[in-house]
Amino acid sequence: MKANAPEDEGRQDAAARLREWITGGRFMPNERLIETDLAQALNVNRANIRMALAMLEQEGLVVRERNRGARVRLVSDAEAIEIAEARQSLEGLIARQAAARASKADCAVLRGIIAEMRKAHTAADYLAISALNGRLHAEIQRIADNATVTRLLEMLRSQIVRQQYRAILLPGRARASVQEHAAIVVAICARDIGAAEKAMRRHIGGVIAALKQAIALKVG
Amino acid sequence: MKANAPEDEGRQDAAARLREWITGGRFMPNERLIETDLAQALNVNRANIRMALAMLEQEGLVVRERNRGARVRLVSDAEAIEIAEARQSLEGLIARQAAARASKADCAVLRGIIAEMRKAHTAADYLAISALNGRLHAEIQRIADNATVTRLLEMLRSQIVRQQYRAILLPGRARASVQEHAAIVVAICARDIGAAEKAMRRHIGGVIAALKQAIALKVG
DNA sequence: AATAACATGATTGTTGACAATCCTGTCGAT
DNA sequence: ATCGACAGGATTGTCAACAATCATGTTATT
Repeated sequence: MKANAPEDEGRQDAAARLREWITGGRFMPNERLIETDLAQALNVNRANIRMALAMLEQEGLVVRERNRGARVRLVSDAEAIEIAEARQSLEGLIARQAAARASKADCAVLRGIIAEMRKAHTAADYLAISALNGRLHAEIQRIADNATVTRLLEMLRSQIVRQQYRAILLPGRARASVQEHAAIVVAICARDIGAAEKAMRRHIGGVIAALKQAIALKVG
Repeated sequence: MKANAPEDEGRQDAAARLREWITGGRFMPNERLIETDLAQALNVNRANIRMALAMLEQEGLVVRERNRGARVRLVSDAEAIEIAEARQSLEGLIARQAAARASKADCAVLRGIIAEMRKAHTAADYLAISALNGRLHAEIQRIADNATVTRLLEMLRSQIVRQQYRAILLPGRARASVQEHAAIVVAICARDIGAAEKAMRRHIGGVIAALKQAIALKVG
């Protein structure tokens, strides 16, 4: 039975933890991922690491070359924009479906997040804003209840977390972001599917513009 | 060196061949995928099969349960529609980008495919229509030159090839499909990005409607 | 000094054996 | 006849050793 002792925390899916390590910035883009090292660090055997790397390659987080092992995938500026555009399209869809399904309780939650966002903004706490950002989108996805699109968005998001950070730090972007999010929530709570999609597309449009600006400025 | 003799054709990516087997209908939905059997059939070792199955799980083609192995994923009717809706969104984006980038040569190719489609339609050759269908979408994706979205669409398509078949066979659907495709090509060749996206969304909308109809009729 | 052949260590790829788990059918008790 | 315990086979999960390949530095030759 191998009782799940405290040292057995390694039983959690290796791929999930490795994904967190990569998106969390523990490895640099293009950094080599040595199988034996990872196996030791994650306390699983090499076969599991190989499977995890294969899965993360499918997700676009990792690049593997035969006999050369795996590296963290470097997503170019152009790709980051491609990804953000795809996200725009899918987030629009999810916002529309959320608007069609949102209950009053759902709306209360969304409004609560917006309120917290405003607070974080006046406090100039950009880290908190970023976190609330994620929470709001996750909540909208939960409301929309569309596993397919949620999965795709999760994939896309994980590929550009790094780039997203640079964008939110541009002057004035945080303020605009809060307003855009507020508009999305208003539309969803009004059950206006057209407005919800439009507001969401406008929001991600803002993200894309900020991203392009950050790229042009060579910020980050 | 293990010279690549003819019997070495098994060196091709096992995941790719297994994917073809699944989308090609060689296995039924929910059918168990036994690792040793697959290893023998594909002439690779079990470790490779395990990696392939992990990858195909990420793609949504396969479901794996711990200690219970892998099965071909059964996508429910509701999921099929979810997937088609996601496709609608992304195909719209790709059509828009194709319209922005299409050269005259590209348009000639697209028009050629439409011509062949019309021929196949008058000949009532539904298999050919379906194939041309795929070629047209692939061509549009090539023109749009967006690797990210192309990859996502490929994932989605592979999950519902089976359902798509039932839809095209509905009375009148083939004719409508040809017309919708023609409209897309016209818009792309006119470099009208708005019209291209709209035409594509309308087309996939038609697919979705047909799919719903097929589901309601319990066809397939 | 520049280059090529070569040796060496590091890393990935492959294989087979074994352990753990699940699934199925049989047997016995009620 | 129904139900549960249990045995046996089938299948998956784990592991370690080995082979193949790559990367790096060294040496010999010009």
